[in-house]
Amino acid sequence: MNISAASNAAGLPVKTVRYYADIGLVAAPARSEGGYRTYDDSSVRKLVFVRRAREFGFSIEECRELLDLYEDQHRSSADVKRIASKRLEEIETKQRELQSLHDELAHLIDACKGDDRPDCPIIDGLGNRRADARGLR
Amino acid sequence: MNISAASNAAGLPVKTVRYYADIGLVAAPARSEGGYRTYDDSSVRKLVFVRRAREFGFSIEECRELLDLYEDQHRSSADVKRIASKRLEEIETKQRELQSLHDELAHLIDACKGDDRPDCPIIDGLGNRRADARGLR
DNA sequence: TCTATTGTCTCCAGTCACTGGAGAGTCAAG
DNA sequence: CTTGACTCTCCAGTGACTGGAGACAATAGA
Repeated sequence: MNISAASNAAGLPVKTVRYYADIGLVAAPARSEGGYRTYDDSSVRKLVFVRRAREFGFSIEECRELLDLYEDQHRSSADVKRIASKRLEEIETKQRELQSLHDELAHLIDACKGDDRPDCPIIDGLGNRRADARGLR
Repeated sequence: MNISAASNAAGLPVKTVRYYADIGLVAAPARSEGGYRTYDDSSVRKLVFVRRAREFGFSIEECRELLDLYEDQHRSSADVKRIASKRLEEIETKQRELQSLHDELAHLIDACKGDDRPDCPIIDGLGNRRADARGLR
């Protein structure tokens, strides 16, 4: 399987597959005579695994860790659960942040007439609040 | 006001304030004899405005646009509302994505015993799904 | 007045996870 | 034999900072 076939099967851009090989996340198992990367089903499964994990927001380093566990026949599910639970907490934090942003912005938009006059509650609302809504990045 | 005072007042790191000056987003209105950036209340208000807008997820370029409107006495609130509404839609999309991630991951974690055995529904769940949950980045 | 500390300056490099593009080589079809 | 699609490597750029080096400025205490 050449790289574009693997890329198709995994649902990832060719560039990304090559990148994952470069950083040693999912290596191509072999090269053809002409120097083309050659993939097999097992490496495609790993690519799919990484794609899914990335979609869940796991970082490349976390993917590496999960991939080790994925390949380790003697892994304990506790290790995986620990990583996944941490990620779930991050998701929940992000959800709360997003909710308060949503509410506040929706409120400002709602208060804005959207006409041609210079008076604008959104601008005022962005400029005037106190500086305690931190810890967002 | 030196840069650290402005940084404090605005709730932004010094490095970031300097960065915003470098990219011409919020310039320091003057320099002292010794070459120190000197800020006044008006520029601090702009820094606060940018911090708030960034917290809402507006990009630097959007901040630039909003800041122009913020400074423009003849702006129409329609312009601002357009930008803000676009951003609100993005937030809502992100919320929906996050919700489905949350549900799916929570489901996997729930199904995982978290013991010392190698059987793990999270690993299986990450590896096995179809490739149609795209468009997340 | 000297010194030590703290603040600030510029400039360069690194982060993360890719993405785009140049220029060259490989492969299969017609 | 040529064309076009595919692939290779390498380099640079993205966004929004962040960290650090080395040098200069300002201030407080002895």
